[in-house]
Amino acid sequence: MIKLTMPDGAVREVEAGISGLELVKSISNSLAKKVLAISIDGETKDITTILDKDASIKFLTFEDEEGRWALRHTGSHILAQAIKRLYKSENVQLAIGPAIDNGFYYDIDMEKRLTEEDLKDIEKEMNKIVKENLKLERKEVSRQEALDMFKAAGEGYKVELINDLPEDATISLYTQGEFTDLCAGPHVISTGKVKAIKLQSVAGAYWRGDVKNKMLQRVYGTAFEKKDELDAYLHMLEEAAKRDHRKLGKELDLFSIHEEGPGFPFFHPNGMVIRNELINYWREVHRRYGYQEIKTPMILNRQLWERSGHWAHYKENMYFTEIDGEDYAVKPMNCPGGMIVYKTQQHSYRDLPLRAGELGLVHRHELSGALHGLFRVRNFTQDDAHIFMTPEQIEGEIQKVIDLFDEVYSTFGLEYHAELSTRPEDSMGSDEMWELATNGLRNALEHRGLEYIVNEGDGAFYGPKIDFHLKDSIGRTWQCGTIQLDMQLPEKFDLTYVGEDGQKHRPVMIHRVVYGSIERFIGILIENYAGAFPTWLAPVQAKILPITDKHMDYAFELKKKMFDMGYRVEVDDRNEKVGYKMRDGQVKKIPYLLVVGDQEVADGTVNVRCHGQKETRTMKVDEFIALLQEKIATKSAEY
RNA sequence: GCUGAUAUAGCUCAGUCGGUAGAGCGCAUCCUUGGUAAGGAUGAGGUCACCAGUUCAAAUCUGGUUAUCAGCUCCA
Repeated sequence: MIKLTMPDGAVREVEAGISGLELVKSISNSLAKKVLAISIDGETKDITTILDKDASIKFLTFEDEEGRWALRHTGSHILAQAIKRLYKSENVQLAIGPAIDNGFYYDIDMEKRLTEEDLKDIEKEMNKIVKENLKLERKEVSRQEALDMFKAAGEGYKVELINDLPEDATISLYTQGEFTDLCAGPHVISTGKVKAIKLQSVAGAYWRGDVKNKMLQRVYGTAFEKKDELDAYLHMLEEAAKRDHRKLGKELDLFSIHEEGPGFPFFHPNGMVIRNELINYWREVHRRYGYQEIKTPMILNRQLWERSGHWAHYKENMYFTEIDGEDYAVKPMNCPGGMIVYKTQQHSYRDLPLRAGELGLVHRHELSGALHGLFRVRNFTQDDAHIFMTPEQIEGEIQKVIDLFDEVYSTFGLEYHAELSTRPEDSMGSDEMWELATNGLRNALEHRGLEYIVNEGDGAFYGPKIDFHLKDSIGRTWQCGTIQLDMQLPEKFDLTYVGEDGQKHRPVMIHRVVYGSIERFIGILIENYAGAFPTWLAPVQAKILPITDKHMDYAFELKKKMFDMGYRVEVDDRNEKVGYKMRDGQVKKIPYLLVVGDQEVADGTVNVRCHGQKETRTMKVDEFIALLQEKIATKSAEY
């Protein structure tokens, strides 16, 4: 007999050798139907796994992330099987086919180029395979057996995968009907479980993510247990697409990007309002946190970039020009300029930490295929700052920076996650320096109890970094804030401060940005608010809708009063009915629409309708102004 | 940069078999003065992304270029 501990703490004694499936059936038939996989001592396994020792177990259904992954992983095998069936003569070779967040993909190498049309055929075949309700059988084999089998089948990628598995790895195969794949699992019990499938797109993907390798065809899809769950998910995606900042940016007339300058966004008056409010807020916060502000030039000469290391490590991304026969570069980063400012004075330890902020417009040559609305552009304004300090101040200073980030992100109601990136291949400096700097960042994160993931080798060439990622409307994450510890530049530029001992010492430096890029941050905000900005950011805060010409004078008088007080207010004086103006105001997502007619003129009031709400309220003009003032002052997300 | 797709009026899109372009919204003018999501009429607007080629004839077919979209790579 073995003891199995359930998630609620209950212990069941059962015969050793029972399978997970038998166990769940003995507990509840209805649960047995829902279970997709089983967690044994925290490891996700097939539900058919034999239980032969004491363990804590949990049955995983579609509600559980691991359950969903098992189902979708089986989905990817069904995809591969369908392609094998349909395109026998196309030399199909399979690469990898994992489950991912919200779906799965399979990378395939074949002669035929798949089109959107083909996806429909593949989907049909997949649905057939689901109907066939094929059992997935797991089999463990020796390395040699696996190699022989996939070599015979002409599956070169699988052979490569097997060869790269560690010595002691268990090699397992999953077979469903005529199709067998190399796979660690786990999978659901049969193809019949994968009831609702949708193939979404085909795209290229390099084998093993390396540009030097062959580009394979990647088919993306998703799978659900039930058709209505799939439909709900697809509907959610459609809704999310409506929040796309590129679409809203056009509709709300915030910005535009043109063929004349790919990746170089144009900001329109409405977009500039948001931008300027963000900058005002930024200055206010940074003043409180003890920052000064500087501005350094956009173009600086070659010697500077050679000294900073950019010439050697960042040239690919830089733009160049020539002035009076000398090489110059357009700045891709603000730091070297900051170094020069630091060196204009002698510094005492009493000055440290010295926090110098800069809203610097940087230019970077990004690959054409990487450009994406405001999220990835070729010129952007970094809300940069360089903090110079003593080594002892590192940790405390990083804490302060994280506090600042937290304050800023919560002002916008944004959720973020942190990533720690370590030393990349192409980098400067000694191992010891990297070790020290990386530990400094790690300690600050841990001390603060911030959850983070580690990206090995993803740091900047001059130092490790903590990145703060924010989500867009469809869940893709974008790096916004970053804190980078730099022990290189102070060395390269021979920065010093005079210590208590009267001797010269080398300061340590942090580069950090909160918004990251103002452009990207605006994109995130557009999607976060679905274009309906809080009053303090809204390009037009209130619009007055006179009912007829008779009310025009009152409307303009009111507008002048509010305009003079600094509010962004407009009058819709078009010859249209209120219903029309109301609709227009709602579509443009203006926080407050003020209807004025005979009643309001007589009483000195406005009839207020807030964005997205049906009810209206009549209030005295001053009362409304007070409301507006309050919402702006508190940066309220509500109207 | 790579793989695939796309590019028609300010916006969103239609355009069959190759025969010199159409709708709705928006805009302008006029009528209408109307109380909370679209009142009516009239009108202006396009070198069909760009450059070649095939053809009697190209928005339509072919090639190239540019940009955009999805993803890979890269990154704030």
